[in-house]
Amino acid sequence: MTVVTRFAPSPTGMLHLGGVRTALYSWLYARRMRGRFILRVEDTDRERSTEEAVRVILDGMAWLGLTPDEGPYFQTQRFDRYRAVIAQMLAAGQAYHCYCTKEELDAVRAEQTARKEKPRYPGTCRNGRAPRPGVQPVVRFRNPTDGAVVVQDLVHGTVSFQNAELDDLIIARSDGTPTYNFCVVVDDMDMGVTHVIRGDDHLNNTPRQMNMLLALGATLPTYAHVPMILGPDGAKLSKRHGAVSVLQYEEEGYLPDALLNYLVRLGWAHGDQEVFTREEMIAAFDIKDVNKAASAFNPEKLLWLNQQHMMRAEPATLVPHLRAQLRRIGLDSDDQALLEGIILAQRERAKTMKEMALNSRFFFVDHVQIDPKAAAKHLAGTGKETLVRVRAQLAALGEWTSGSIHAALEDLAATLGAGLGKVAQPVRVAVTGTAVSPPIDVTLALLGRGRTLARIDAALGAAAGT
RNA sequence: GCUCCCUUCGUCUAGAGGCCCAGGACAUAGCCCUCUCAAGGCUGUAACACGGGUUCGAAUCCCGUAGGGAGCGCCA
Repeated sequence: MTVVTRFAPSPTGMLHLGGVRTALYSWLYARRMRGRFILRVEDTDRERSTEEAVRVILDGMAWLGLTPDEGPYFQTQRFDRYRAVIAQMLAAGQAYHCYCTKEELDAVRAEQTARKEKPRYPGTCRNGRAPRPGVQPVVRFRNPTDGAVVVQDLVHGTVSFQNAELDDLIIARSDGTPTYNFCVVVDDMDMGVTHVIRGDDHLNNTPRQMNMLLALGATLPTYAHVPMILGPDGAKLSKRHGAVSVLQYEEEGYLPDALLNYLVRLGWAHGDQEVFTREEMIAAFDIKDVNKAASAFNPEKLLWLNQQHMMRAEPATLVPHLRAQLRRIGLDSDDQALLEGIILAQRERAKTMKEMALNSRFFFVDHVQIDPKAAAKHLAGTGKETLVRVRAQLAALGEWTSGSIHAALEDLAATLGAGLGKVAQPVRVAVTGTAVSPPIDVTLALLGRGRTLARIDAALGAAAGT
C-alpha cells in the first residue's frame, strides 16, 4: 500500500517552526516510504484566514524544499463536496439538525461548569425536534454513546477514549458552512491519506474523527501525534522567539537544510548523529522514533548546525545565498571565483550567511573605514614602519598568491626578528579596517594586489596626519 | 472541574531489566593549536521529577504523587 501523508496548515497565523516540523515529518515519512505527500490549506475560517499567511505557507515550503506531490488544495474550493456528504449523513441518520440557540447552549455550559462537570452538548435535538421558527439549525454528528475508541498512535502507543466522554459535535454551522473536524475527515478520506501526522494538540479530536470516518465507511488512517515545540524558556512558542514566519530564517541567513536538520533532531534522534544531509534524513527517519515530550527551541544549536552545513556544503552552492545577503546590504558581485574564495575563507568564522556577508563587506567597498581602536593599536608607532616595509615587499612580489604572500610576510617577520603577528596585524587593519579577518595571506590574495597596495597607502596617508 | 497526553545534564537527546556510580551534541569553564577572529583537538562542570512496589538486579516494568501541556467552540 502506498503511504500518503499530508500537511494541513490553517492560514490563520504565520507558518512557524512547529508547523514546519510537522510538515517535515510528514514529508520525510512519505519520501522514506516512497509514498506521496499532500499539501492542503485549511482555510474554512474565512474570517481569520489571510492571503499573507497562505503566501508564507507556499513560499516557506518552497524555500525549504518540502515540495508536495499533490496540492496545494484549498478547503474553500471543496464546499460542494462537504455539503454532499452532510446531506448523505443526514439522510442516513448519522447526523441531525439541532435547533438549540447559542444562548441556550451557553447557559447549559455555564450550569455544567458551575457543577464542575465537563461542558458538553446535552443532546436536546438528538432524537428529533420540530424546526423552530427563526432558528437556522446546525448539523450535528450522532456520536456513539457507548463503547470506546482506541487510537493506535505511532508515537503515543495505544490511547483509548470512552464514547460517553464525547458529545455530538457540530459539522455544519447554521449558515451551512462545514466545520474543521468534519472537513478534515472528508478530505483525508477523499485524498486517501494513510498516515495522519500532526501536532498532539489534535490527539483529543482523533476519536471523534475516527467515529465519523467509521460512519462514512472509510478506512481508518494510522495516526501519529507529534509533540509541540516550546520557546527557549520552556514556555509556549511565542512571537518573541521562534513563532515568527519561517521566511524570517531565510532573511537571517540560515540554510534550508540546516533548519530542517535542526528541526528533525528536535524530538527525534538517530543514535549520536547530529548532522544530516537531506538524503541521510530520509534514509534514517521513522515516525515511530519520534519522542512523546515537547521540546524547547534552542537558537544556539541552530546557529551551530547552520555553520556545520555551511562548512560542509560545496562552496558553489552557497554563492547564491551569499549574493542574496550581500544585496541586502547594498553590495553585489558576479565574480564566481572571488565569491567562492570568500566562502571558503569566511565560513568557519560566520554562523549564518548574513553574518558572512557582513564580515565580508571590505572585499566589496571602495574605501574601508578604519576602526580607530584597531588603528591605535596596530598602526601607531612601529606598526606604521612595519607597514611601509610590508608595502615594499608586496609591491615587489612576483606572483600574487596566498603562498607567495605568506612567504613574503614571514621573511619580513624574520628580518624584523618578530612574530608573524607583528607584521600581519598592521596590514590587516590597513586593508580590512578591523583587527579581525581570515588569514592575512588568503585575505590579500582574494583582495588583489591593486586594492591591497592602495589601502596600505591610504592607511599610511591617514597615519601620517596623526 | 472532567477527559487525554507528557516528565534523563541549562537545552536537544541516547538508553527498549544487568553493557549505565547513565553516552553524544549545543551552551559553559580550562588547556592545546595559532598572524587576528574563528574552526579544530583534549579535559572539566552538569541529569534518570518524587514516593512506593515487582525483581537477585530498574533510567528502563507496575501503582501512586507532584509538576507541565492539550481538549471540552456555530476556531482550526
